[in-house]
Amino acid sequence: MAKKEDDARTRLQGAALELFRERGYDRTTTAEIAARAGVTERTFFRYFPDKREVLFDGQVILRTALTGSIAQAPSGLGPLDVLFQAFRSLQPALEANRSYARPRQDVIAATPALQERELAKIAALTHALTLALKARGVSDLRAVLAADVCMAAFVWATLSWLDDPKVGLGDRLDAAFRELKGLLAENG
Amino acid sequence: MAKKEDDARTRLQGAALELFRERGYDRTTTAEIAARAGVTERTFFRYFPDKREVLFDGQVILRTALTGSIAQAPSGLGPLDVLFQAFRSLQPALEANRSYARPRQDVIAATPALQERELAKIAALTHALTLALKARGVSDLRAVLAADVCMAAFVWATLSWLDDPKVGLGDRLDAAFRELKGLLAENG
DNA sequence: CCTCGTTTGTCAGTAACTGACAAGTAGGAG
DNA sequence: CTCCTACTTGTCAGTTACTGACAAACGAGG
Repeated sequence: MAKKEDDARTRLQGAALELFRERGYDRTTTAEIAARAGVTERTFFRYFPDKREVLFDGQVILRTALTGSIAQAPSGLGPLDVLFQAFRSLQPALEANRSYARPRQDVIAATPALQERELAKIAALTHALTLALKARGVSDLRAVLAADVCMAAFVWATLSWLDDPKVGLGDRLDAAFRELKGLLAENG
Repeated sequence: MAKKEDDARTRLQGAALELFRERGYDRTTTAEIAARAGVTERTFFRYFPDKREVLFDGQVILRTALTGSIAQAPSGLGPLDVLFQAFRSLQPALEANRSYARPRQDVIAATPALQERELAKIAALTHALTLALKARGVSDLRAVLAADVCMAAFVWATLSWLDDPKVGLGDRLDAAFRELKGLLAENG
């Protein structure tokens, strides 16, 4: 059983987000997070390798979902469309997660150290996409460029949707990928 | 006069790169860097806000060069071509800098903490490119996508050229941007 | 009840980073 | 040459992120 473990981990994440929202990331110590979660500072570092990591946990799920989608995509599709479809398949999960993702993103936006970590996570995800494309026979350079630009479109869509949900996430994704193809087409 | 200042700063950068190559980033303390540069640890932190930053200094020069190029580009050009031209104008400076950039890149590649910082610097540069494009009347979304994909092409070209200079930087840049434009053609 | 594996607490230590203040050092005004 | 000023550096004390080692609690199973 990993019952207690999951409890403590979840409590730590909740306590961290609360405190970061109340006092800001820099004015919150790991000891305070641990105290609010009812454990000691040492236990915090047993669950998370560093203070930043407490806000970055869903990346593994995202990665497996995306790479799975890519592997299963019909073989006739070009890399851009493969990735677009993979990102669209995330839509329901993201929408269900919005109430957590929104305040979390506010904290990240206010904290350079967390922005750095987020960029690293995005880069790791992009790298996984690149590998998944190469496994489909896409050339190295092309895989890199396709993964990078699609990730940029996805990030833009997600952030603008978190900022203002009046336009749905699906529409944002469509708009971003339409713009992407327009960019490459008109520029010749 | 900022004579002593520049001396100390330069010495610190040199000492840091040396030590990182000898022992690795993690096994090098800021006190050791300072000692090799002939100053105290406190002085290190007067010149650099944190330990990582000692390896990231040329970003301002890069940014001004790129944004300047973009602002001066002929108005008929599309965003991709504007950025391509801007990056090509960096070629001589980059080639002159290779003997420093090469070992530096090795250290970064071996150190996750430095990779994070580099991603943050690249993201900041990309943001500056986005603003420069918007100043030319490019729409927000299109500017974001164009800046991001061109930066990806540039980074790919630079890294692969640092890794193996048998193919020149100019050729790498050409190849990356050619591939970029080919992305859509086959992708439908 | 005992035992074993897992989780947690305790403690001591390292290293990044900061603020406050003192000391040196160069350059210009008199 | 001397004093004054501005800038750079050293010193010191302190906070906080993070780690290793060891002991204690605690729940499951024999």
